[in-house]
Amino acid sequence: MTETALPVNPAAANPAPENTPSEGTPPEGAAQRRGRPGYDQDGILTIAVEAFIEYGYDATSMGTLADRLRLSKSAIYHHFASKETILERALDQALRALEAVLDEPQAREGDASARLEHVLRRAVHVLVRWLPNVTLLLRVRGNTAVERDALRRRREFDRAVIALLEEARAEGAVRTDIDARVAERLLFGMINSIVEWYRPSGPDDANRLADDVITVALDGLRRPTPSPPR
Amino acid sequence: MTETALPVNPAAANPAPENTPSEGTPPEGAAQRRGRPGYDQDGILTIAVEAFIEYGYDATSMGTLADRLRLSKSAIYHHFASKETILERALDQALRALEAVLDEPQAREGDASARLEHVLRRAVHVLVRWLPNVTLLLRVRGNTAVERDALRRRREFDRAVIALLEEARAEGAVRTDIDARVAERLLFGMINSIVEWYRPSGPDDANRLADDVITVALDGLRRPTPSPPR
DNA sequence: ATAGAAGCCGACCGTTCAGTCAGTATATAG
DNA sequence: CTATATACTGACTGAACGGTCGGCTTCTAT
Repeated sequence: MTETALPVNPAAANPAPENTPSEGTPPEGAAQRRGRPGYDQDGILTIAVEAFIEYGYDATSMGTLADRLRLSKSAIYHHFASKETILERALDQALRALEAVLDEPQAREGDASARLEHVLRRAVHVLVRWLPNVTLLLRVRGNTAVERDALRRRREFDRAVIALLEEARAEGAVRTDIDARVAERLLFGMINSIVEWYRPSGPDDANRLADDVITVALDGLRRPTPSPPR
Repeated sequence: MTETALPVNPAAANPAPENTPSEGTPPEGAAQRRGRPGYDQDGILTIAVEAFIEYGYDATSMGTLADRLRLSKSAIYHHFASKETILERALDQALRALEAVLDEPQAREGDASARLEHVLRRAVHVLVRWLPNVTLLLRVRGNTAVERDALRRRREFDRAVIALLEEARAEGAVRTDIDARVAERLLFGMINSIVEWYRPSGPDDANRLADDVITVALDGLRRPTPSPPR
């Protein structure tokens, strides 16, 4: 709380922006709300996640967060029980979206190699759609129970991808001279790094990006040989 | 400083461990020191970096750091002017080692593709050798001047690799259907992810790891076609 | 008109934080 | 022994932290 927030115009401009329900959030909540207008949980969440990313979760005080929201510090506690609860919700959004990918029919039916490619491609899209939340997720270190639970869910996702890789390997679609666990780490090292640099500009950006990721992951950077591997 | 440190046996067991000078540190400093024995800067640094990684830099208080060192909090200030100075030194070690790779003769002479491969391979080795410091470097977000300077040096390193990629592309050794900057990000996304999971066990581990990284980066995960691309 | 619901504020509390300071302890060199 | 260099301690400070509390404001529904 460095500079006193202007007492005029509390929020009212940017609270609850979009809330586009497309990849994990329940689509409900369109009806007119009852009481005094202002932030709801999702509105707070969006801005909080941005702040957590910019300064880091620990380094973001509830005071500076309140400044960003143009609210008093105590008002935040009307919406969330604690700072950690905000983090919990933010991580859950990202994890739900990732976990949902594994439940999609194209991730459960067909050749393992096709399922693998689908999961990788959709993971890129989830990263782009939930960029701030996934960014936050990838920075969690496991110091609290909330963080440890998020790490656990991440590990389970990784395990599913490793299993997929091993299936694709048994199918003969994937090289066997690299350990599946190492391959998975390198794969998602590449994919997850997207949050560090990618900023969307066009509507087809994510598709192009996913194509590039799949290309490098499966065929590598080397110039294709005369007999095209694909 | 949660629990009072035992007044007995102050340090004396683990201060200044090894200090193996092989990849960036000047080899001097073997002679007997003068005054009261105990930690020197490097000894503090090693343990501090470990703590910063475990809890995160912001979440690591000077109190808990002192507990780890079996020292009083104020003793740390005998060696370092501030918490941020510790971070600065730790980041500098990592960056110096990385920057030194670009100055090696194999990174400056010969085909661009060979130079590129050399830089990638050596980058993996630097990551392994300076694992804690590089881990810390990759978590820096740029909130202070020290952090911003570290990010600047990282960007310069990335720029050099992008230039190398563009040279290799002009040579015809690297595919041209992916933007060089995107390719570099994905490459180092993969390489940098190593700090998240790799823990050394054998002496040849790093070589094997570097081989795997080069393989995936250049040839991809797909099973090699009958006409071997390599 | 009024009741209920939702959102918000300012003052405040106990704790923890990075950093300071004056003094003490233990080593080597002469 | 003395001088000097290095390492360390414990008590402390002001600021910032997450969180609480009682009361207030602004909306919809009836």
